[in-house]
Amino acid sequence: MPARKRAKPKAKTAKSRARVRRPGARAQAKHAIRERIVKAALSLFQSRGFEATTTKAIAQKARIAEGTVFNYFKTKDDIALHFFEQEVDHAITAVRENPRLRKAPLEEKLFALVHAQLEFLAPYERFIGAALLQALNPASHLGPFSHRAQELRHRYLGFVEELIEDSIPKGKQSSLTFLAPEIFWVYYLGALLYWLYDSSEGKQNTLAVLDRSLNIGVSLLQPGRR
Amino acid sequence: MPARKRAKPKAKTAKSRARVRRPGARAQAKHAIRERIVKAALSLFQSRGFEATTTKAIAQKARIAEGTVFNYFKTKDDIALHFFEQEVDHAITAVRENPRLRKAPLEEKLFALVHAQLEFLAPYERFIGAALLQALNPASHLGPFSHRAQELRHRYLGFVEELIEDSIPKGKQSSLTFLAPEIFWVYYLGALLYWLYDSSEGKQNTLAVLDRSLNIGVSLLQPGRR
DNA sequence: TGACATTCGTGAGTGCACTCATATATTTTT
DNA sequence: AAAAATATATGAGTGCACTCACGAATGTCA
Repeated sequence: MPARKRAKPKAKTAKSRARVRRPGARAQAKHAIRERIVKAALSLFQSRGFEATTTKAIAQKARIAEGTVFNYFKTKDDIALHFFEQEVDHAITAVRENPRLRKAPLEEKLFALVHAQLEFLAPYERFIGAALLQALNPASHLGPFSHRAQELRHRYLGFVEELIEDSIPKGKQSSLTFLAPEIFWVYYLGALLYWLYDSSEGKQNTLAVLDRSLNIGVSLLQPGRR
Repeated sequence: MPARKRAKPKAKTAKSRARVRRPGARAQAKHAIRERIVKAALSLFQSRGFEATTTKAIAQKARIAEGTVFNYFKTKDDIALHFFEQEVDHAITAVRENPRLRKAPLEEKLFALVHAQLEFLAPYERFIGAALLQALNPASHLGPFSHRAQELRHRYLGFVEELIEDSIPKGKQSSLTFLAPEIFWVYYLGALLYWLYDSSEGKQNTLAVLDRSLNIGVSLLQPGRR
């Protein structure tokens, strides 16, 4: 097997700028570049869709070299995952900090959670379908981005568990309660699919189905009530 | 944009065999090649996993040119989808033709259905995770294989609906019944994930969870019973 | 049986995500 | 302030899934 040949990149300019000292420039530039990538990617994903957007195009739009993208995100999927992290964080915060929900019943909290998620994703609907399930799918232990995805999922499950424990006294839990967050994760993915395909005005159908199914689901967690 | 250049493939041999007449050879060869591809792919998927298997390797193992693979399957995913078609058909047939299930309650039929599916997939566990959710995901309207995937899903949903109608009298159905097959599809995907991660002896945990959750699910479809 | 039509198998070509050796910019040390 | 150490931007290179112009093998019709 022949040794790998790799041409040396040609020097930038004959006279590079005389040494410039800009203290703290590193951290600043890093942040700025990351933002440029995210912004460029988002805009392209929205206008062309996820698949049709090339990493080269993202780099061009962000005015950096193609390879630089991969210094900030391990894979193209990883860029998409970034939005879902924001999405989950946003929704968790929205539910936590809404005083009206403080004493609301569980199903209402869960409804608000999913609602906040869908609301956040609405502007990106165009590319969600293609990217999301791929990125969040717990079965892809392949691919280097999975660690972040697992972590995100874990954060989400933790929050759901918290909500359940707040609302249902230990004694009154059904034997299925320990599974509930996992089930809710799958449920959320299902809801997302439903939402993506929902062509009703303002996605009313999705909201209606969520409302009803959550009521039923929650009643399962409290065998006595009903 | 410059015109595309494409070298002409070199002639096979100077003297090709004098015209050979083998009637029906076409259809025969076609079938044989398809089988060779499927067999080669399956074997490689099992030993190396889905992602790590290249289409070139499949072609080599099947003793055909790389391009030929794509005369038979539109994409690499499409090859995987072939197994899931078999899987679904196998499971539906198994449930239909089992006389013991004829008069069994709905939850038992559904359990048998999922059980048959998981049993069929067991030998391929190694590569299921990577391929399945991608291939079956109803949101991938991208990609040319989606039509077949939709069809498969449709066949499956139709069968589930049939089972429900057999078991629950029209009058006694709950308002959720019409959604049940869709929900069951998502449920099945969830079960698959659970199964993939289930390290208990003989996947006992999965079977136990299936059993319990189906009982609960079915009771939801008949508001009176419980 | 020979001429024409049709159906594929073929493999170089293409575009893409992603890698990596190198150059250059910043920080740390002296 | 120069030198050494470190971080990171760069873009040609790589391997991969997938395409397509071509021609050989088969089918059809006289």
